[in-house]
Amino acid sequence: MIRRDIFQAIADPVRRDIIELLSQEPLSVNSVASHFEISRPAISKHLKILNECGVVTLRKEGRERYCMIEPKTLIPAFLWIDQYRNLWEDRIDSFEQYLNQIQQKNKKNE
Amino acid sequence: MIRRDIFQAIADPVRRDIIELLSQEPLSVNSVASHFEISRPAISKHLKILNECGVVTLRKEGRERYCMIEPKTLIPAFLWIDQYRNLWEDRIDSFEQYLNQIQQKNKKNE
DNA sequence: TATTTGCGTAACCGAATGATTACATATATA
DNA sequence: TATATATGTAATCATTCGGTTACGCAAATA
Repeated sequence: MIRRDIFQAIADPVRRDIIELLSQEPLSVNSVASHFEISRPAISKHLKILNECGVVTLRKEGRERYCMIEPKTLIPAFLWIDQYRNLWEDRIDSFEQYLNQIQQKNKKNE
Repeated sequence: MIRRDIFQAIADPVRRDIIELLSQEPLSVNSVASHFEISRPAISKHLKILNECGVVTLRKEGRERYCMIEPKTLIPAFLWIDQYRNLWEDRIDSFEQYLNQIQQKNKKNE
């Protein structure tokens, strides 16, 4: 059963990285691929998946295809998570504490 | 390569439904399973995955195990999507228009 | 026109996923 | 104590996933 929705699209870390990359500026397929270790066809597949659920649109320009993101396709996922925000914000203290934890962890990984 | 992070946890629709269910109140494993068509062991597996990435904690009570959600584990996913919010909010109009589209679609599916 | 470049896609592969059934174990109950 | 209940887990299976290499084709270029 093929699920191809936004949640599945952002489940893969490479696809999340592609989204981050394209949020800066549109890029050709090869330009996208040049940022990753994996092969170009692998990137092509990821782009196809992202395209199929609308996150990325493709514009042909000569022999290149430029990829841009459609940020509004992220809204359903945002809204789904957002409905639990009041639950984790119940204690603001613990929320801020958790944010600090995350920041500490990010610092460690640098 | 086993990825067991929050994005992968919420990628499966059954697991999202489990989270929704448990956001109402803690439930025993069987109570959770009774809300779904699939077998109890299948639910057990989903709960295990949710537990492994911290979204669900389990409290033993007699021969039952009560499941509760830990909403703050959703924060990293929320923050990741949230960083693109300004992109889709660039034009408030189109944002609201998109919300309307979603509502229309939800009405259709009812 | 011949060649290079950008890209999609098919064929293939190993690993992960999501389900099932069958069984084991601990706890409650008759 | 014998039985029923709640649950975890192992074995198995079909399907999906994410990667690779090989190839094809259209567009740019020498």
